[in-house]
Amino acid sequence: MTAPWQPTDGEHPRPRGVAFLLAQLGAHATGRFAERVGELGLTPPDIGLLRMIATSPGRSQQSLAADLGVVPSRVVTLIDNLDRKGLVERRRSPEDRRNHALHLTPEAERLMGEIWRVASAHEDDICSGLDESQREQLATLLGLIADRQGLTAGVHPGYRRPAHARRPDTSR
Amino acid sequence: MTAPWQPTDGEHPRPRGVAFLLAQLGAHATGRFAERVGELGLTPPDIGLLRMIATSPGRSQQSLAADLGVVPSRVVTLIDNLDRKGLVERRRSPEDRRNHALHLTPEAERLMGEIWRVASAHEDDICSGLDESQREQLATLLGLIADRQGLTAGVHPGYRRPAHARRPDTSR
DNA sequence: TATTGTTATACTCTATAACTATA
DNA sequence: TATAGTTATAGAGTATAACAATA
Repeated sequence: MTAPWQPTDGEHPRPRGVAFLLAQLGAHATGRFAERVGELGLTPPDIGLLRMIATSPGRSQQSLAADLGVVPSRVVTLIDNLDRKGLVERRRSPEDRRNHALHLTPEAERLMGEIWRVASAHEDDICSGLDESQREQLATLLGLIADRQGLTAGVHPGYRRPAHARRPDTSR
Repeated sequence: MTAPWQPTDGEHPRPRGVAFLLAQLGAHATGRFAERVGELGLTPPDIGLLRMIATSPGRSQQSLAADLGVVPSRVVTLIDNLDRKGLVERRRSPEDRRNHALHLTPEAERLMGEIWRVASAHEDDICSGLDESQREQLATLLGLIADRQGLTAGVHPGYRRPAHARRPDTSR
């Protein structure tokens, strides 16, 4: 009972192509990662922020917002969470007292080790069906696509407006 | 300035591994797809529902909810949208008048052709950096992971509770 | 009493806009 | 007047729970 628009469903037990598999696996990987870091009391966005601050301490919230492609007010919320948990400190910069220089607390520095362990376990879990050479092949192919699609290394588009946020025009 | 928890950032311009690339590309692919089908007045969830109904017409809302791993009340909303657009019909089943047998309207049948075209273009776009053999390789590798991770063919986990919906315990 | 679908409600995520302090 | 950050507010997406009709 193959509908005309369907690409010979019978021949392919898993009908959809690379794009669908990427979407499916991406959501799966994100969800599993969220579960794992959830045990540390963190969310995936938290991790990204911590990493960015660790990489260049003293950054302003505006600069984070710009790099992530989100609105500054969102960074306020995100940093508030980390601040409340005692993981990041907002230090008023003496030169320009308008902006907040962001720094990790000692506890956060310690946490980064945990996070790295969790991320490693996650990577191994996701790749568990593949041998070493397949793993490299895959990383290469994915890297090619990421470059071609113009994705910034290390910036998860999940920070930006999510997929179906914008309701399409209902007139059709 | 490589922090101790960082996997030699300098050596790898794109530091993260397969898991991160999957998450990143998955979100990207989903977003691009949403843009494309948005021009047809649809969202990615809509597409999935239409496909499931087209594949087995007469299904009940409960059965969809079960397959998608979502709560029945959500299917109500989703089907409401499609109903309002004149794409799906709820027919009271004569045997058990409690459930709604779902069917595509003729207009929806026609739309499926459009959708198929859009999905094809999307697939080509996502794979545009790869040659035919790389494309096959990639599909195979992704399929291996999907199987290993126990993902149901054709069911996007995005239907379920999204990544950071559940705020982790704030005590830590 | 159990099941299908629905409505009412609440919570989270996120953006927009108005506002404060500083420059 | 312009900029960094904040607060107030609103909208979309989704779950939970109470409810109606049917079995």
